[in-house]
Amino acid sequence: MNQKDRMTPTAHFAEKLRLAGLRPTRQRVAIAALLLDGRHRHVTADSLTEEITTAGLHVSGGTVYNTLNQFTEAGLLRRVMVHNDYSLFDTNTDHHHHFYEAENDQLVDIPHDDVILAQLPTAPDGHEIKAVDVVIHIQSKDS
Amino acid sequence: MNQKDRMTPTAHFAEKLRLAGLRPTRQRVAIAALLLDGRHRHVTADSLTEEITTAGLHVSGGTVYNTLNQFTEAGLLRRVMVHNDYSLFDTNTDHHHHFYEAENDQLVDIPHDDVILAQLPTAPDGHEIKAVDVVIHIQSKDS
DNA sequence: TATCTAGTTTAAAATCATTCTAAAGAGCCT
DNA sequence: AGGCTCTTTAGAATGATTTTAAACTAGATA
Repeated sequence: MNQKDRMTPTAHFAEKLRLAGLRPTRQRVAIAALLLDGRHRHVTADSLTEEITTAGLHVSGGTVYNTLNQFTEAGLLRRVMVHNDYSLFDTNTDHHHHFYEAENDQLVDIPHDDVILAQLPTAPDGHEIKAVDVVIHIQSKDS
Repeated sequence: MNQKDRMTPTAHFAEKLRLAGLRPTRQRVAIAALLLDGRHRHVTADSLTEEITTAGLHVSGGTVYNTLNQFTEAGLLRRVMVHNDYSLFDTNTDHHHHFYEAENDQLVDIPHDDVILAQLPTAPDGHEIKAVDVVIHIQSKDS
């Protein structure tokens, strides 16, 4: 049984934040507890705020946005680009891609090995590849 | 020498719009002349407005947005998703992908055959694949 | 434990791309 | 030319996100 197993949930997430270079404030720990528990899902600033409220907590709008950005910057979340209406964040930071159905604004993960990119192009001179995002747009067959 | 070659530029773009199901208004023809002349580039509502002004014309802001959306809807342009700050449109509607350098908000086309996607996943039940977008995020090596 | 300071949070205002509105204008069919 | 519908227009409205300046707190230090 290692240290981590003995920690309270709060201490566990505080530690996770520290490791990511973020001071574990009450608000950040609360959000980490909601988003970084291993469940893979997609959230928006709005849906997260709802979750926070449901949990009986309160975090100001500005902080929700800041935290989402900081977590993303720290690699704890991943921003998914599918439209310009509002930002979407993925709690799964592993390398994987997405199906996106615009009709219902539905985003679905594609398992890592379901898309194989062969022969990636070389980045322009002086540059290196940081990430490869693949979004497969789908629509229901009868529309 | 076919009909198209005899047409005035205006008539040529008007025809193109009609074929796309869009009534060739003065504004739409002017924008088509700027965007649909075969040059491959990326524009924003803002940069397009600038071009229009430079050409000595005027089109209201709302119409610039409407036209960009209608052209995209009609398949004359393609919307590229790389960030949430503002919309980007590609005058190249052929199947191809992009390099994106966030640092300078720089978007660069990748030739069609430079990325090969093997073993595409099958779309979820009742759905079909409409488009596959690949964005390769890059950064300068010394940052 | 009291104190300090830089980093955070807050509510509210500000920003900014985009869309909407209602009225004026323009294709295009007859 | 007349008329009907689709467009354009300027300006207002929207809505997500960022900024502001003041109040607060984590964590280091004494």
